[in-house]
Amino acid sequence: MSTDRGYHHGSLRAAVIQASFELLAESGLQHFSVAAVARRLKVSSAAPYRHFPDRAHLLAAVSAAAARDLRAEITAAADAATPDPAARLAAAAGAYVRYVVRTGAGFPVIFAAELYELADESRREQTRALLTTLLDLAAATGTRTYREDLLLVETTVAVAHGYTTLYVDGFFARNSSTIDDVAARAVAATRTLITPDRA
Amino acid sequence: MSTDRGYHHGSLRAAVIQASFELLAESGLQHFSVAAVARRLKVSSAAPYRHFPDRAHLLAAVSAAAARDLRAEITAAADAATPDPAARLAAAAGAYVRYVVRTGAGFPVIFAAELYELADESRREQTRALLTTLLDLAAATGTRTYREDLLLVETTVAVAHGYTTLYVDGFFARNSSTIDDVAARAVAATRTLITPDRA
DNA sequence: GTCTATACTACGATAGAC
DNA sequence: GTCTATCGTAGTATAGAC
Repeated sequence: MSTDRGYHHGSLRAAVIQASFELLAESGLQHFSVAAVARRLKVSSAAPYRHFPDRAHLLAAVSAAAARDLRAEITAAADAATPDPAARLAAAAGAYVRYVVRTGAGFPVIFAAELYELADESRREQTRALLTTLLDLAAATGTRTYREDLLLVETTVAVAHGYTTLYVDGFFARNSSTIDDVAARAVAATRTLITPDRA
Repeated sequence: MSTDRGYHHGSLRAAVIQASFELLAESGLQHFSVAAVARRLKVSSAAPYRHFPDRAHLLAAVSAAAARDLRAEITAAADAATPDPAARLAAAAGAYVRYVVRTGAGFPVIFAAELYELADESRREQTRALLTTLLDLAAATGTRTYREDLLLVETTVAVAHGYTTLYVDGFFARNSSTIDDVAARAVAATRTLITPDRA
């Protein structure tokens, strides 16, 4: 029965996406709901439906934004690393851990199976660009075929996402592991996997 | 309005746990519900509450069973591997992938944060035994401290769970990757991470 | 030990007022 | 562009009959 409604300053659409990220970071995709987003913004539960036809389209917009932002952070991390291609790909793993722990929007959100049939063009572009960036980083390490690139990307993402999941689920809680610790371990593991002899 | 009820042959309790595993394997923890379990068993939605006081206690029982079974499969896989300690730990990663893809009951279910406050003694025993088994496998590879054991276990689980998640979420779908392919890649990656120079 | 029936809560989504 | 109000559905859990 809170009476402080009246949220109509311009773009509710952007605010809805922002609030969706916050809820994902706090409670994960499992507890995400359009109603909770509306509550957080102190608008009615009907308001978001003016900007997104349904829940799936909202999540598709979140997916597109997450793919764009994650790609930007991966690129920045790679560029901040040494010119060594293996270090650049490993830096991407670290960026993944940091981004997903912070936002809750990892591959399970970005590539959620329920979004496959949606034909959202913006999302399609952003996810494609994200994968291309990762494949390029992998290819630079000296792989010879597209299949090798793909396997290396999958390994990198598996390690990064595995560490992220363990951290988010509290498996690291008893140790005083910070996000930076976990990210560093993901980077080190990825680095070892790319060129084992130079670990 | 299905009328073929009348499920009272002995242990509904065991059947509820079994059906819970099936639902987890099919739809994950996100879509798990006591009501769906009851529907699957063709009993009323109230029936499971005769055996479990609430949803959390049911999930705790599932967690305990999963920890027990996963530990058994990890032990079997390690014993089937070569005597080399690194190969034994790597085999555990493969067993994790296979078990969790098949049952849907991985670390996020076994160590779900919502079960922490429950004080289920059986679950406590089984999860502890599972961790002990993993730590023993890690210690046998030549680590020197408990902290090193722990870090190695975390790396192993991170890799195994990362591959599992990508597989379950359909990220490997376009390639014709079977469960055995994915498990083999998790084993290889873990093997590399334990002793990089012998990859 | 399982049933029917029900109370309560929450979510997705829509209709129509302003 | 947001509101109030509402419908339909589904889930958790309980009460009381059998």
